[in-house]
Amino acid sequence: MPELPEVETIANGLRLGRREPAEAAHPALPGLSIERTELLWERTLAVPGPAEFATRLPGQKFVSIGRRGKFLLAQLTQDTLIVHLRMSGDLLVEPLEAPLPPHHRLVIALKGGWRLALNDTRKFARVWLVSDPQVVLGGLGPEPFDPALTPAAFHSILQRSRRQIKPLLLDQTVIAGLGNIYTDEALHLAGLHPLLPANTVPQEGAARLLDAVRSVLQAGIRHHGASIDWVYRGGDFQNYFLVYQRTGTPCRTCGTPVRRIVIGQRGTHFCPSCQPEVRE
DNA sequence: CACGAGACCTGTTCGC
DNA sequence: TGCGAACAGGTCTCGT
Repeated sequence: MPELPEVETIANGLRLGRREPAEAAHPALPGLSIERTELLWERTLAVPGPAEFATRLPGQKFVSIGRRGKFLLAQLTQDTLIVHLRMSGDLLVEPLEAPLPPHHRLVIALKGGWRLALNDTRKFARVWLVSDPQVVLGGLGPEPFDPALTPAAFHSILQRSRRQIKPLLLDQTVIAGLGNIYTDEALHLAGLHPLLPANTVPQEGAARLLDAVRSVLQAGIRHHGASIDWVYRGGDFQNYFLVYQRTGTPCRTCGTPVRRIVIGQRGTHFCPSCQPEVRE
């Protein structure tokens, strides 16, 4: 489910709490302390082992909530709790005594009658409890909104690789936070074919692509992320997709039917006319 | 180094 | 109606 804008949306909800709708209202996480934990699917926990996890968390308090790439970071009094939601994960603050819905994988009971729950249908999500977040985040590429990521710097990243531009953008060590939706949308906005070798993208193409990446992510955040299929969380960016999952429907700029191909086992959507295979 | 396939998982939708 | 295949917002690992 979640790419950068969805993780950002979830992080904001945890950080600030929610007042409405009334049945889903919950307090902000910072300030709440942990009573105990219940691990319902062992593999959800990456590090440390279940026994240490269960003894190390109780007594710690949530201090702040952050995000790096697609990782959600919860700073605790002693440690950092890191969550990657992968394909179908979600984090929810719920009343402690509410019946457990299907697919809860980890439940953290909090003081004050609340619990933080990781719900994850496909069981791909992972959780780390570490004293040094760099152990988990160390390999990540730059944050897309980092001002140090200038058009020139981005162009030089592209110059260094002969890989196809789409798989390169999905590589979290190259740039952090992009997934399948926002990559297709950004390449479309920039007018670049997803199969172009990265090092053939000219300076101005790289500048357009960086702009496109940022504006697509901004739009996603503004719309509280995208909600597609049966996984619904309230965002509505799916209504503004230009190419993603619009195979066969007319391109909103030129009317040409949107095409779908497979690149690196990922469905890839683009407009053959706005995103020509060969550069002029 | 770069690429493709397979794993990890469950659930929905599509095609015959 | 039924049933298998394809597909889904991600990433790791292995073989070529």
